[in-house]
Amino acid sequence: MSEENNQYTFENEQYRKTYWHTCSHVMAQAVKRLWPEVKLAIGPSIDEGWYYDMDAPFAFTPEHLEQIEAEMRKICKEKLKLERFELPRADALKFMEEKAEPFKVELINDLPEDAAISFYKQGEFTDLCAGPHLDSTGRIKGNAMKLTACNAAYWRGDSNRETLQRIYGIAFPKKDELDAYLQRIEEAKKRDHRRLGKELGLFMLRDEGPGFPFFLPKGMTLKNTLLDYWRQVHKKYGYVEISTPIMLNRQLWERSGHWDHYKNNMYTTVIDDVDFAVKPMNCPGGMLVYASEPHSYRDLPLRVGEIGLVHRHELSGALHGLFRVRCFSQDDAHVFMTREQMQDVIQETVRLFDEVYSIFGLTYTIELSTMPEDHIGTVEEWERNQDILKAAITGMGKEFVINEGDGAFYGPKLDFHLADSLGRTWQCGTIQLDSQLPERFELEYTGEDGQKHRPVMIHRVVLGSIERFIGVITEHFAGAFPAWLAPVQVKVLPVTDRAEEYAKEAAAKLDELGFRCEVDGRNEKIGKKIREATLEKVPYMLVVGDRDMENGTVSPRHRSGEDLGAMSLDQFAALLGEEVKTRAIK
RNA sequence: GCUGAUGUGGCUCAAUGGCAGAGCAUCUCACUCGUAAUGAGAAGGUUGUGGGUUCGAUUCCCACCAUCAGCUCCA
Repeated sequence: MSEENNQYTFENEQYRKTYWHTCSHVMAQAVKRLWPEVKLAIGPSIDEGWYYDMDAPFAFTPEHLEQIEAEMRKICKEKLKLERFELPRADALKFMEEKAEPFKVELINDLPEDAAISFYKQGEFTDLCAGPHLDSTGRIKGNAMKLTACNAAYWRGDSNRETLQRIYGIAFPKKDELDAYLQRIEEAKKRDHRRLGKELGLFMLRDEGPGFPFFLPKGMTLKNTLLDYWRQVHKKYGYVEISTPIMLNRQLWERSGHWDHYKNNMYTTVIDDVDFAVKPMNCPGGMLVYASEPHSYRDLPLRVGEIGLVHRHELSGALHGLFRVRCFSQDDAHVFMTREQMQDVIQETVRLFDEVYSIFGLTYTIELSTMPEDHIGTVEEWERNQDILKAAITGMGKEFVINEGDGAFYGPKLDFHLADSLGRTWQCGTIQLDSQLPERFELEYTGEDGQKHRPVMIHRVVLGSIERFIGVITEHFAGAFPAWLAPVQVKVLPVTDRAEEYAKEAAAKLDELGFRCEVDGRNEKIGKKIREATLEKVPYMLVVGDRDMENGTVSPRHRSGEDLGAMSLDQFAALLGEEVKTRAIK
């Protein structure tokens, strides 16, 4: 999202990673010097810095981190040489067993038979490691290094195994680069949608409903404006819209497979002795709609959209503002088609995604998620569908990474990830291929040959969750939404009460023209009104005073601080109208 | 769910085992002002919830709830 966030003076990525990897060894060495009883797990470099997972009999605190940093600086000053050596498997095991490092022993045991088992030694400290590394701890700039956090992590990412403590660090060749980095993190936090959502009156979360967001008037305006746009685009791409019930009976969910494969996340209840589930997905309802009448091959592809409110019981620790909630609106759609149409439909869908994301100036990365352990359908079916997704996406010249075993239980999918202000990525769009549900619901269409055939389908969302998408764009625009999206587009600011009527008339006229407009009629100085409207990130302020009343003008000012000078209200309306119509970002 | 931290007026944050404080916002009054904060006054809190220790708890202890960071999971 923010390109400027990735400029380091490190010559290249490989060197950067090597530098950070050596930092992680220095950190582990420091910890072992201070607390020899700590057990080491793994410590790789990551996109920004490094971490090391450890098992300690006490919890690391910020004070511990300072101690570790101090020891690390010492190790840097000692200029210890890093030396690589290899050991045969038996000796390697013996070595780590003697050091009483159970995690390392497990790692060695899991290495392939023929793998070279390499170690890096610096002073008294030796770690199992494939490398590469810097040649000396003296290459690390001790005062341009910081341990940033200490958190929990499961050993080998498995929630059934030990909970380890993960210490994160970051380092640069120069102190001022570290300072700039930390400053950037602080700036990014100011864009946090949870903070802006409160400041701008968009939404709220309450203890009474953890993970169930409340939309406030301004947030609701934003949401509705977004959906108006969504409907406009989808109409253009040939979609129709439906709405299916929020709750359906158990029989339906058993048929769709959700009762067996998704029950842990579903809210269920019993009504008149019948089990019901609140929908976690819209598809089964969509299947019923398709199955409710006969279809011809001439109707395909049939594109059916639904802004559907779904509920999923997510783990409490996973909740995160609007990014991860328990109830959200999906801008869902199911496209039913013949096998021959699959590739075209997928490509058409990606073009729709591109159109929508570019309106917001958002970029994305694509992941292809393949067959999970818990799945329905045959391996052949899965592979065939995965190949179709691959072919469609490479055919458009787009890149993707494979996310092994992360598909939905009914089919493989392409996920579109957008980044938040801290560079964390959130899945928004997804295109999921499904030949299972049509089977389970015995969907049919009549082909050219007069015979019944089974359609295939995709499930797809562009925005993903309206809530998450609003969170992403709030951070992306730092709350300063483009005029077409801004909950309030114009704030009319009378200089004195003499201008209040005039201000109200101007607002009424703008309102009539379809703009979202407010008047700040408080008895405050114009400077204060401007300050507050600016902080509210209203795109345009219209200052109106005696001079304007005399000349029949308004004096617009953009939130950026630009004073547009006096002009007629019609002129201003034309200017704003153009900005809204083109969905300009300014 | 797991590990750790946090929870004080609407918001941002102080303070203390002994009467809980500030700024902003709110309300009232004065000021009528031309491009980022006019001044004065008033009101507002049984310190997340429930237990416990204590003469006394907002502070110490326990449980629960929620939030934050991360893991796991996912739109």
